[in-house]
Formats: sequence, C-alpha cells, structure tokens
Amino acid sequence: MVRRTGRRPGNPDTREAILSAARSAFAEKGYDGASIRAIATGAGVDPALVHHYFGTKDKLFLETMNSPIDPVDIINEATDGDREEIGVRFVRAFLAMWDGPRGTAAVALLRSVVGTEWTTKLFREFIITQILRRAVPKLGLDEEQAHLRITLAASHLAGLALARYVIKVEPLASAPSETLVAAVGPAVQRYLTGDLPGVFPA
Amino acid sequence: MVRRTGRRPGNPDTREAILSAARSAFAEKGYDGASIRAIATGAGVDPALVHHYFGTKDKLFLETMNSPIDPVDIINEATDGDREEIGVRFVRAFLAMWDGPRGTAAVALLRSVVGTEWTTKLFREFIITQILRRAVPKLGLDEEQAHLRITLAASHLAGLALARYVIKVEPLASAPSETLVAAVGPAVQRYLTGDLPGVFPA
DNA sequence: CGTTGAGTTCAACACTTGATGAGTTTCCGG
DNA sequence: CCGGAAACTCATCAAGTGTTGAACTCAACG
Repeated sequence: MVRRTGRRPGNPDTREAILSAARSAFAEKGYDGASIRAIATGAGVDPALVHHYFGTKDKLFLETMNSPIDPVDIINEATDGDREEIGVRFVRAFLAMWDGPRGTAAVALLRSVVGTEWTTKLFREFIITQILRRAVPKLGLDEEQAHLRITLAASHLAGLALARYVIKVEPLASAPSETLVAAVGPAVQRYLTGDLPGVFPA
Repeated sequence: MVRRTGRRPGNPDTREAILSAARSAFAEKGYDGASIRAIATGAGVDPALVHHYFGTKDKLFLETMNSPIDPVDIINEATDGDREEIGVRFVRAFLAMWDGPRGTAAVALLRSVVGTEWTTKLFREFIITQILRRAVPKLGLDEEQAHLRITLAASHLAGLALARYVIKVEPLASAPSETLVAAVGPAVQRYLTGDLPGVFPA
C-alpha cells in the first residue's frame, strides 16, 4: 500500500497532537531551538500542516502558552487565608504548577523568555500587566513598596524554578516540594509582608 | 633559537576586538542567537578570521567565558569576616560582579545556559565542581545540609540576576544595589546559617 | 632581493530554517 | 451523489547558519 496523500480518515485530533508536540519541543529546546520540522515529526505530520493550522511559528508559540499559564490562580490561592502564611501558600501553589501538567509549558516559557528578544519583552509586560496589577491590591501597601516586594518574591521563585526545573541542579532538583515550601516560604513571606529595614523607611 | 621568520604580529588587537564583539553578542543574543557573521561584523572583520583565531564557535564561547567568571573571588570575599554577615557580603559581591565589566559575560552565560543543552550541562557541572566543592567546607556543616543550603541561596541569587539583568523588570532593574543587599542579604543569610525548621531535623 | 608565514579576505559548500502554493484525498451538507 | 470545504502532503524557495580551503597582502628575516 503506497503512502497516500490528502486528508486522513477518522478523527481530526491532529491539531491537539501538534500542540502537544509543540509544548514538549518548546520545553526541551526553547523557542529558537525547537524547529517546526521537529514538532511536525513529533506529531507524525507534515511540517506544512503546522502552518496550515497555526500560521506562523510565533502564533504556534503563543497558542501553546495560552491557557496553561494563568498566574491568577496562584495569586488567588495564595492570598485566600490568613495574611501570615501567604509565603508558604505562595510557594506551594507555585511548585504545584511546575510539577503539574502545565509544568512543561512553564519550562518552555522560561527557556524561551531568556532566549529571544521579543519573548523577553512579552514576558516583561506580562509580568507588569497580569501579575503586578493583580497582586498589588492584595497586599494593601502603597504601590512603590508593593512593586519592589512582589518582584523580589517573584525573582526568588523564578530562580528556584530555573535551578530546579531547567538547570536541574542537585539536591534542589529532587528535593520533595514540601521541603522547599518549608525552606522558601518564610523568605517569600518576609518579602511580601515583613519588615525590610534599610529598604523602606521605618 | 627562535628563528621565526615571516610577518611579525603587528596587529594583534584584532583578536581582542573579536573577543569583545563576541562577548557583547553572546550577552545580547545568547549562544544560539549570536551568529559568527554578526560577531565578525561587530569587530569589523571577515567571518573566516574568527575561525582562524578560535577554531569553532564552541571554543570562541568558552574562551569568552574563560577568565571573567570566577566565583572563587565572590566566595572568598563573602566568607572572610564574621559569620553573621555572610549573607549581606555575598549579595554585595554578587551584584558587584554583575555591575562590573565582567557583567556582560555573566549575562551571556546566563542567557546561553538556559538556551542550549550542552551549556546547561556544562554549567551544572561547573556549579557542582567549582562552587559547591569550594563553598561547602566554609560552612562547616555536614554535606547534605550544606548542599541544599548553598543551592537554595544560589538559586535565589540566580533569580535576582535573571530578573534584574536579563528580563529587566522594574523596579528591580534600576533599584540601587545597596537596597537589594539590604533586602536579599538576610534571606541568603538564613539559607546559609539560619535555622530551617521543617527542612532539617532540629 | 626572495622566501616565509602570519593576518586577512573571498567564494563556496553543505546544511537547516520558516514559509508558500499547488495539488491530492477525504468528509459532509444539500 | 455531487460539490465545496477541510485535512493533508509534496516540492520548493529564499535566507541564514557554521565551516573550509584557496588565495592575496605585507612586514620581517636571511
């Protein structure tokens, strides 16, 4: 039986297969490193079909990042409850996201963000508009303090993800997440609600 | 004995020019994003000359990373002095390195490390052999505790560098470094020498 | 002088990348 | 059962990549 061209019989789940393959590829190689050809091969499909569904590589990437990244959940999950344990809940929700099914997308995002220019800019504005604007009111401080506090906490968590999920340095990579929650939680708590002498006037 | 005939090295500035251009390019674009042709153009030179001097792109990159990255200085600078202020001195030395002339190389390293596979592995082993092996004895704890403590502190600093120098998110990017020292120092101090209940048995 | 050999350039190879447009096969509503 | 549309593939393009080898320039030596 000769390989036939044209429409495949049966289920049109191809689009999801491509998205899935794209997520894996972006997570492993980053935006630049992942080629459309590799993604197509991973999905068992012709490269042109990727363009047929998603247009350009940019759009594919954005589509890949669409639903899986929603920091709103994390923010809400962390800020519900008493104020004195925001840090611990924040770290716990953050790690749960990376360990969950949406984790590969997050790895892809982190890898790609550092790699190319436009993703960096995109991510920067994403942080400003999506994270800061939503998290600042929850703290109930003046804006200047809140911005620095939140970016400090976020940078800490970003570094943790970088070391644990991208670089995979031990023993951080295989430590139980609750261990990290106990270790990092208080530090995040201090950034968000604690006294920071020498940083803000008392 | 040295009967070297032929053209004498009348203009060896070119090699340095290429190295300098390479450092900038790698810092801006990362390993993959920086092309040999772009580096050559930046140095006002033919692409083939880059290969004449450095062989392959890998070797060029390694040469670029050679001298500028030496964490030994930071470790020594931080661990000289009383034990109760290691954290502050560590953060101060770390930020000074990124703000100094060797900073661009560090940015290049961070950008590239996240981008490609072999640089990630290279960096991971670099951390293990160069940083851990040197820093562990200074803490005077058992190895298991020391490894986790140091990687926690290092991941925090890496995240700080990522946010401040690569992604450039405000207000972190333009905050005075002493402000960050005051903010981050105590957290690092706690990771290195403080009590970590729930992490290690008391 | 002529030879030497480092500094430098030119042109090209072999390859990969993202993207297109035409063509083929199947499905589904009328 | 027919015709349009969706799904799918093939061949191909124009750029850009790292790398190579031959050739040219030119200062220093014998």
